[in-house]
Amino acid sequence: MADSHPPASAEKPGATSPAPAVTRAAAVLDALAASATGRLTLSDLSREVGIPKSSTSNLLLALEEARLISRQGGEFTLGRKLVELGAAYLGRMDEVQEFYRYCEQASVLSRETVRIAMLDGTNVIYLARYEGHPAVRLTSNIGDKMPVSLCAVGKALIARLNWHDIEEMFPDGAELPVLTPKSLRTGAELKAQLSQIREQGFAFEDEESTTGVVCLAVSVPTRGAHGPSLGLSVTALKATYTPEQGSQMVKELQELAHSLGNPMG
Amino acid sequence: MADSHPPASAEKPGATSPAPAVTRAAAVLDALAASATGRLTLSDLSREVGIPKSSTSNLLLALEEARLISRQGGEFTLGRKLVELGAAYLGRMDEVQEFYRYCEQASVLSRETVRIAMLDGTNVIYLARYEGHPAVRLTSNIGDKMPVSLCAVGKALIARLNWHDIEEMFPDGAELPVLTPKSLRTGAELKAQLSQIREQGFAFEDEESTTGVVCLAVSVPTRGAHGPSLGLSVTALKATYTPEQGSQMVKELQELAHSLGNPMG
DNA sequence: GCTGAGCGTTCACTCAACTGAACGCTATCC
DNA sequence: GGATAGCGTTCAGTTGAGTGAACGCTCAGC
Repeated sequence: MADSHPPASAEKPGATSPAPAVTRAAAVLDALAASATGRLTLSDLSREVGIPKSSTSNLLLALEEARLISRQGGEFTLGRKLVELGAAYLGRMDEVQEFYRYCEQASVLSRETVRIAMLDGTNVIYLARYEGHPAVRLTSNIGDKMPVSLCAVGKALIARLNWHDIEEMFPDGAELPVLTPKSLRTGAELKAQLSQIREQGFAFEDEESTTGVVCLAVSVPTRGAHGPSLGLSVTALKATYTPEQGSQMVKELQELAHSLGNPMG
Repeated sequence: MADSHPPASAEKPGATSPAPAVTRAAAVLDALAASATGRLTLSDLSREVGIPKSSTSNLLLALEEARLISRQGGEFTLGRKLVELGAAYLGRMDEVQEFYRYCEQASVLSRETVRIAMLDGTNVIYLARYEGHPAVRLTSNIGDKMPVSLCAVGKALIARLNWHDIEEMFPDGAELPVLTPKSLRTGAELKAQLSQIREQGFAFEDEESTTGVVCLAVSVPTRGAHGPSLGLSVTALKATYTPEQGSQMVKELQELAHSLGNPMG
């Protein structure tokens, strides 16, 4: 956990929510998701979220009734309803369906491993994966989170942000998480790549998350006002990767990104 | 809940929740998940869930702040936070990781499509899928729900319940959902299979959910006191399926189920 | 241009949800 | 064995969240 946030102070001190119980319930869910074991007692949660035990107890009863959490003995865990809701979110995204359809019929991408991801703070979350290339079996799964600095799609996504936000997220000296010897180490190294990514219109990852694997990624132009920032990536083995192949992949990724961003086109 | 559900009367009339705002917020999420388009306006939600617009507005503001929903113009959709929470729920289950590891190295299963699911009322929810057999591309995805009567894993899971609960869920005359000509039609038909499933230790599905496809499934012995009921299934094409292959698959499924149920073994 | 239906928002009143101190209970410790 | 610390639950007072009527707004229809 590189992020310095004090464990789970999910409640804004000054701001007052129009439905505090809901805000606090969400904080409880966050605390459970963030905890190491995924199991917390009432007292743990009360302490973590910063609300009285009696109130926490009421929240937990309501959350349990809604199956958003589950009680096992004296411990609470996230509830299975969350799987349903998360799946409903994914299943409903037109983008995901369009993504599959395009990959199936693309000339180069149809034989590769392609993923669609969204930006979430300093991480990306993988939403769906098309596997046209069964030989490459990757560890990442739907719903997985990955620091933006470690993957092409992350770099492609933050390259679209304004510099002020980027500076705030990644000060020059910021230490980045490392997975391979080629992983970027500092905020400065990361930012050095962004202007190039902006110019050429795609991001490249050279064994920065997995040795032997390279990635290409583009961002999807935001559709509508507040849609999530989506990105597309394709993964290839470095051993067989060629620049010619790469430029064709980028071309198809950009075509897909364009059609995702402009549903009418 | 033999739900002939009136759209989304998520609020119990008599019962009073210890934190109504949370219960109602959960009902809002359900309504969004259940809606056809996944996009509802404030008025839609107010009508659907049965609470005043002003209160709904407050709930939506709080939910939006927590990123559990997202507002796009005048319409609301489920929020990306749900993907994270759902993934946190899944990621925390040791079972899923162990499931993948085992499938990778199994002699028969490693070449098939294997899934792990959990019981949720009269449905099963698919938690993870291993695809060792890329030729068989199925429509079901992680998080999908399926009535228990229509799949092998559903039958395997309810076979473990006590008769009283089963009778309550599936009275003899109960009409079951139908997907193919071979789908089971009534509670009586379903229950007739259960004792056999208990005796032989696995469940079989013969084109009951998809024509041309057969499934084998076993249930995982419940680990600990209140863990969710997990089941495993393997899917095969009827055209190429042989009983010899089937018995080997069952053997491996049972082995996996046993190791999932007894983490020390 | 006028009307009406439907949308989301605002606001003062009121009832019920939140609080925190006290309780009973179960380990754990010396 | 008695004392302590920590757990979750209970309960009455009070504050703050929920209510619904009224508002301003947009869009369709005639």
